[in-house]
Amino acid sequence: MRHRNDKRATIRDVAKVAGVSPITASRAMQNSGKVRPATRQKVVDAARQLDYIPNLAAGTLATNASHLVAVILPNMSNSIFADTLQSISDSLRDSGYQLLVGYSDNSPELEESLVRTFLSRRADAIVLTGHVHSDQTNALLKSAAIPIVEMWSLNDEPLGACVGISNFDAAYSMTDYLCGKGHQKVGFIGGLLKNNDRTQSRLDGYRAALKAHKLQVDENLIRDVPFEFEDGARAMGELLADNQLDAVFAASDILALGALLECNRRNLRVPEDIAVAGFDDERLAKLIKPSLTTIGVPRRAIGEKVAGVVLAALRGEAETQRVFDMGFSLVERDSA
Amino acid sequence: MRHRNDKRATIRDVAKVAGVSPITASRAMQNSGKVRPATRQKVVDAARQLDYIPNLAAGTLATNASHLVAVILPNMSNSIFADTLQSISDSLRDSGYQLLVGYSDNSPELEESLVRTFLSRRADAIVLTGHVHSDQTNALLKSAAIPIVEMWSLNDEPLGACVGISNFDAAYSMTDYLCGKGHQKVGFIGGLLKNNDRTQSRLDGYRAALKAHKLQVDENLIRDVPFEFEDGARAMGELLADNQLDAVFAASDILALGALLECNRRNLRVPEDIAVAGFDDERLAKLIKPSLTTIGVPRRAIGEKVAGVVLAALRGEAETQRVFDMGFSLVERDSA
DNA sequence: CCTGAAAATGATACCGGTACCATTTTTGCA
DNA sequence: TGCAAAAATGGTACCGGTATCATTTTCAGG
Repeated sequence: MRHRNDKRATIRDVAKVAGVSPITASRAMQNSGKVRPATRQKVVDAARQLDYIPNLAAGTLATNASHLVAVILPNMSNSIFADTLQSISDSLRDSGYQLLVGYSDNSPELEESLVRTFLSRRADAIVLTGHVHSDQTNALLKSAAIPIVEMWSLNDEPLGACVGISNFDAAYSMTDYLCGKGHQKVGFIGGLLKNNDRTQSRLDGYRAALKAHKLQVDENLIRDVPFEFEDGARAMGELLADNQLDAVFAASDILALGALLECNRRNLRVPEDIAVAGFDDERLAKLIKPSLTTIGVPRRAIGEKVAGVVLAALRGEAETQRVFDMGFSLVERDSA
Repeated sequence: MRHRNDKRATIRDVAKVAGVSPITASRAMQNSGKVRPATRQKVVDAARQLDYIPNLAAGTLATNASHLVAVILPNMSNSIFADTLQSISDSLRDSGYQLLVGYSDNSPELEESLVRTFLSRRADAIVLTGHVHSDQTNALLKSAAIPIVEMWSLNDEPLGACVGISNFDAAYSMTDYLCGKGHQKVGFIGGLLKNNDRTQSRLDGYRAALKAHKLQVDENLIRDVPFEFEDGARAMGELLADNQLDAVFAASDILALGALLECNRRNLRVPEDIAVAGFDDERLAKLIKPSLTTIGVPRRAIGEKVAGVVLAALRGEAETQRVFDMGFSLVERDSA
């Protein structure tokens, strides 16, 4: 119907064709139930005939509601976050919300600039990963007067709500488990400790568990590397070269898989020569040989809960709870 | 400065504080160079003092430019797309564009609904994966009068521009390589053939190469499964159970890695007992043991080119070329 | 058939930016 | 120093929806 160089049809055009006022056309399009079915049909037909596409910028401006939920993740490559994101997205779609996703690359500055643009776009809610933010970011979020959810780590004083697991407890459990198996020299491979409260808490849990077992914390056994397979492999290589060790706990399966493959390459027997444990329960963890002992994290449940909290807040429901501990499980497999 | 329950400051508030007109304040904020530095400074100070956050919905409505580039990917979990997405994002950020990402889950219906919302949000350009779309989607895109880029596969008749590789040629090369090594019974594991032109072209390339080697195409050796490690492993298990075969070519490293791990689990020697080849050159491909022979795809280059094409089009530059073949490489490693 | 309340529809204005064009100020140069 | 051109600034209107409140229509019940 419309031709290439026509301007887009507006709600006024639709109204004219349908023979109603613009505001009635608007109500009909939103299916608000305030319009007689016959009228609605006329409007819908007119809209179809004109290839009408509503302009959400105008709608956002008028209603002060963008139907956008902004999500900030540390990176694109970790499939853990992808799963959570997917489940947030699935849970919000039916309510008419769309995700606006940004990646902070673990940089507080980048995170701040993302928050700024999300506020500019008038996101209806903002979901962040972790609770380490710049002061400016905290100030922006506090004055924003929209629902804020921090996910993946727990925090007694969240900006808004907070949905995650106790990274400390999980790491403590795993380290405790390794020590319980008789390992005395347990290494730790962490990812990007700076600005990453998840890894930081996991390291703390590791330290605490060693102490509980009256074992010395040897700083030489602790590695802080980027978050890729290669880095896990390299860190494992270094640990093996420089130290005698029984076991390694990696704060992410990506690193653990890299470490495991490095052991394979060196023909080390896992877990006989060295035990390897991970964190996240990535899909590959149970397929690799030997299968990887790791921490299972309810990543889809986290996403669903985040979406639930956001929706409740957007509906204006009074909050009953601000901190949601989604729990973890120790998944015992063959590698440790 | 601003208090919790105040309304957001608008450009008029800023203008008032700065002692200029709203339009001057607007120009100052955009740093358009049309404002005297002293004036600009007054406005910037006022904005800071008021915690001014521009409303991009209003800006979009006024200028008919959202500074959003929409990207549709098949799924969130394939890190290949994540790399391309990252490089599109990096390349566009400096020009002030933000990505709006959607996942079609290989469903043309979902893709269509994504396109609809993206048009509603007045995305300045739309990037899609592949060239199989619903008729409605094609019509929507054609009448949208914004730059459209299809990526990852090549297409003589793209909607707008198209940046990718020849999936047919790449699969042909790999199959040819396998046959050249003397393999006679080569299986194929593909992901979601329906609605996925990449996998479909790869299958075509595989068939053509077999024919060129005067080998029978055995439909029993062709598996169409979802795109996860587990599915690759299961498909490999089935192929091994039902057939005698020398080699397997998987249309994605995810599937190939699953297949390889299944071989490991069965203590089959790769490549002696069976050769395995993949497609994509995922990060794990060179770490796994044996390392995976695969097709290297310039995924970052694809993203950069996509961004370049989009930017050129948005700047109104005349197109010199519509189809960009970014090439591939056959990465020979240990598994085949 | 009439009446009053409820339902449906409409007129107007507004959301918060910026385009367009008019006006004022500054600047370069004779 | 004066003047034309360029630069800076401002007034008004508009982008395309919808909130608000007023008005008209519908409908149940007497």
